[in-house]
Amino acid sequence: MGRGRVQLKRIEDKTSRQVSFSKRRSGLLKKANELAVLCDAEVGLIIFSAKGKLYEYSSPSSMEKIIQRHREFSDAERDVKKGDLGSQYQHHPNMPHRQLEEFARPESNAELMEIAQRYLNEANVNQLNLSGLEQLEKNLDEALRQTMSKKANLMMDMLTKLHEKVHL
Amino acid sequence: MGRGRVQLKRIEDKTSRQVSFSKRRSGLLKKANELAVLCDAEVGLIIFSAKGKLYEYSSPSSMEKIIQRHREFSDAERDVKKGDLGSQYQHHPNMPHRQLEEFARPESNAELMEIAQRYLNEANVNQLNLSGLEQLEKNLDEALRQTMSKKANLMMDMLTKLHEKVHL
DNA sequence: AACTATTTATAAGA
DNA sequence: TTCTTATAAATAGTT
Repeated sequence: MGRGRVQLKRIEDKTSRQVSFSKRRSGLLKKANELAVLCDAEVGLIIFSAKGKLYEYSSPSSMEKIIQRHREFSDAERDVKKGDLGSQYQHHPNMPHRQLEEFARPESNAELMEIAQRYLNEANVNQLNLSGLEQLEKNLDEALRQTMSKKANLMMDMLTKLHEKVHL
Repeated sequence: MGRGRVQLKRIEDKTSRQVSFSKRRSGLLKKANELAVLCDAEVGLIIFSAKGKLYEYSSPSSMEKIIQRHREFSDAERDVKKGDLGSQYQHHPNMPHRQLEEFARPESNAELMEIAQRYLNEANVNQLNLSGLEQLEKNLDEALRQTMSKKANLMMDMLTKLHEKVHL
């Protein structure tokens, strides 16, 4: 949306980054409001700038309520261990896989995908070769298939339960 | 951003409203991610559809941490009116900001996929809900598309170089 | 902070 | 619903 395409990686130039932050922040806040109003959704948006300034939007029900509702919703997924993930991921070029297992786990798929995203970004920078990309593609494809299959199973379970309920 | 101007009020037609919700939701999530990555910001976005389904995005530091950080702000400024676009508060000076750089990078896609695999395994154990799986599926799909696109670009480059070589 | 060339998002339509 | 297309909106680079 501008004069050049934008790579999904941190903008290196400090001034550009700040200007972009300001523009995109207001765009995001505006769109959060539009989604809430137009589509009758409950939306909470929290933004901290790199310098630690807070910007936020929340639909009329208030941020407190949205956070509360979010907490209730994710209780089921909450039992994955929390912790200081960041500092535990000390990496070493030749770290064997076995060692990796001992480290903290991503607590959400958002976090997982953040890692995947970062890897892809680096693939650009590091001139990843063709066979590396092909392996990545294969792995992602398999992960995708497994996810879809799990989703199908889960939906089937839900359907079964619903059916039982209806035919009590 | 479409064929007609849009009034900032609830879309009355149910079908249009749902379609709009779906499109705008994914647009908003995408832009939240872009803001976080491009501008090195910490972003948390929570969306509840009118039907109560949860969608969320959070930058790598995790939703929990963002909410907690937000709470620290609200505690200090409890009586500032919430909910208006663009409202901003000054950050407390001694609150450190977690830099993206603190998160280590997986060195190879094999390691990345091990993490993904572990996440999928845990999804079984922890009864990940449907929308979580759907989010994961979508994310993997996008990562896959990007990978395939990068591969295509790379192959094209190789072809070009080969062609130049042959026609020296 | 304004401007504008472009890209991106998306409302309608198929 | 998914894909296409016309158009509105956002925004990157510029002044």
